[in-house]
Amino acid sequence: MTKLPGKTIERLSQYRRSLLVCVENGKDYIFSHELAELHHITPVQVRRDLMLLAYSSVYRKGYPVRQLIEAIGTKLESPEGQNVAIMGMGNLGSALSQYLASVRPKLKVVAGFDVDSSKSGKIISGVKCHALSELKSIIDSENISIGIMTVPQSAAIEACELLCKAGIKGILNFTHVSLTVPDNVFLEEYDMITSLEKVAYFVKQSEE
Amino acid sequence: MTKLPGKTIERLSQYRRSLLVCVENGKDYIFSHELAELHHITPVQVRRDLMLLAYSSVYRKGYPVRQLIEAIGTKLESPEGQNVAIMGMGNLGSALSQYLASVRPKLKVVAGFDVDSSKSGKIISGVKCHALSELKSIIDSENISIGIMTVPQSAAIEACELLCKAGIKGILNFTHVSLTVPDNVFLEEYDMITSLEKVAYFVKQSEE
DNA sequence: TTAAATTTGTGAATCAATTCACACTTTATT
DNA sequence: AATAAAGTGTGAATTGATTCACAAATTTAA
Repeated sequence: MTKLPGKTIERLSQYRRSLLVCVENGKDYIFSHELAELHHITPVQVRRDLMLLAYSSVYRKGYPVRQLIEAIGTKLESPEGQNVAIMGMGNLGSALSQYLASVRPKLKVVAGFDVDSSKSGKIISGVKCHALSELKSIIDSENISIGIMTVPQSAAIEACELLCKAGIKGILNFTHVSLTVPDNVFLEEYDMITSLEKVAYFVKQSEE
Repeated sequence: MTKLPGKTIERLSQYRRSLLVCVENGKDYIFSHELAELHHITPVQVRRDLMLLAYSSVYRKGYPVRQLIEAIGTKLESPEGQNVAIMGMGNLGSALSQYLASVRPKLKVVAGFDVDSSKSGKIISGVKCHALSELKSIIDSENISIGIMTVPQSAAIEACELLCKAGIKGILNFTHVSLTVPDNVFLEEYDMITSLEKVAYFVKQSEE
C-alpha cells in the first residue's frame, strides 16, 4: 500500500470527524464543496485527498458519507486496532484519556504511567495507572505500540528512553522538549506554546 | 515590518526554547548545525530562518545565544505583552494555564471562563475563573486579545461566537470542532486526535 | 431528446518550502 | 604570510503542496 503524505492523513482524519457528525444528522451524501467549507479549504483539495483513497463518488449526488467514513478508516487504521499508553497522568494526560475513550474504538488507551507512585493502581479518567517500573512488562503484555508523552519537562527524556527501550513504535510528544528517538520509531511533536506564540504573532501583525 | 511565514514563526518559537536552555547551561554561542540537530532539521533551514530575522552571526563562533533570544523575541512578541483568556477550565485548560504561567512573561493568562458557575471566583491553576456572562466586560477591561478554546465540543461554537463578539483578535482552538470566525480574527486549529491518528497511520505503515 | 447546469477527477501550472552548491569571512595552523 | 579548516549567507535548483482549468459524467429542465 502506498504511503500517503502526512498532510493528507491529517485532513482525512478531520474529514472523518465531520462525516461522523453528518451521519448523526442523517445526512447520507456530501459534496466536496460542503466538506471543503467545513474545513476552510478548497473543494479541489478535498477531491485530491479523496482521490488518494482511490475512492470514487456517485456523480451529482456527492460522496456517500458512510462509505467514505469506511474508506478513510481502512486507510488510517489497522483492523485489529492499536493500543496506546499515556506517559504522565496529570491534567493533560487525563484530558487526553477522556477524549480518546469516547470516540476512537480502534485506538485504545490501555495504560497510564506516572512517576507519582501514589497513582499506581488507581483508575484516572478511565485509564488504569501504573508505576514506571512496570512499563516494559505492560507494553509487552498489552501489546502497546503508541506512547503519548504528557510528562513534565524534567521527566521527558527519561520517559522517552524507557518507551523506546520497551519497543514502542510511535510517540506523540506534547512535552516542550525536543526528543530524539531511534530511526524505527515514528515521532510526532506538538508544542502548544508554539501554537499560541504563532497566534500571538499574527495578532500582533494585524494590529500594525 | 514584513510578515514571516507561519512555518518560520513556529520554528523560531522552538529555537527560542532551546536557546533558553542553552543560557541555563551557560552556553554563550551556538552554531547553526547545533540548533539544527536539536530540532531534527538541516543547518540550512536554521540559517534561512535566522536570515529572516535580519540577524547576523559572529563568524566562526556561532550565533550569540542571548542576542538571538532577544532578536526572536522582538519579532514574535509585542513589547507591551498580550493578554490571554482560556475558555473552559477543565483538565486541558488547567494544564495550559500551568505551562504558560511559568515561562512566557509576554503572554499572560489573565482570565479563565467556564459554564460551570461553581468555578466562578475560584482560582484554578493560578488563573481566576469567571462565568461566561462576564466575558465581554472582562475581555474589555483586561485588554485580552487572544482566546484559547478548551471547552467540550457541545459548547464550542457558542463560546467561539461569544469571543468573536467580544472583539477577540486571535483564537487557538483545541476543540475537535472546526470553527468559523470573521476575517479579522486569526484562527489556529489544533486537534490532538488528528495527531494521534497520524502517528497510528505511520506506525501501521512501518509494520507492513 | 436535447440543452443547460452541476459536480467530479485529474493533467498542467503555480506557489511555497526546502535543499544544493558555492562564494565569502574568520580563525587556526604551518 | 600563506594555507587549511570551519561556518555563514544566499542565488539557483529541487521538491512538495495547492490551485487552475477543463473534459467527462450525470441530473434537471425544457
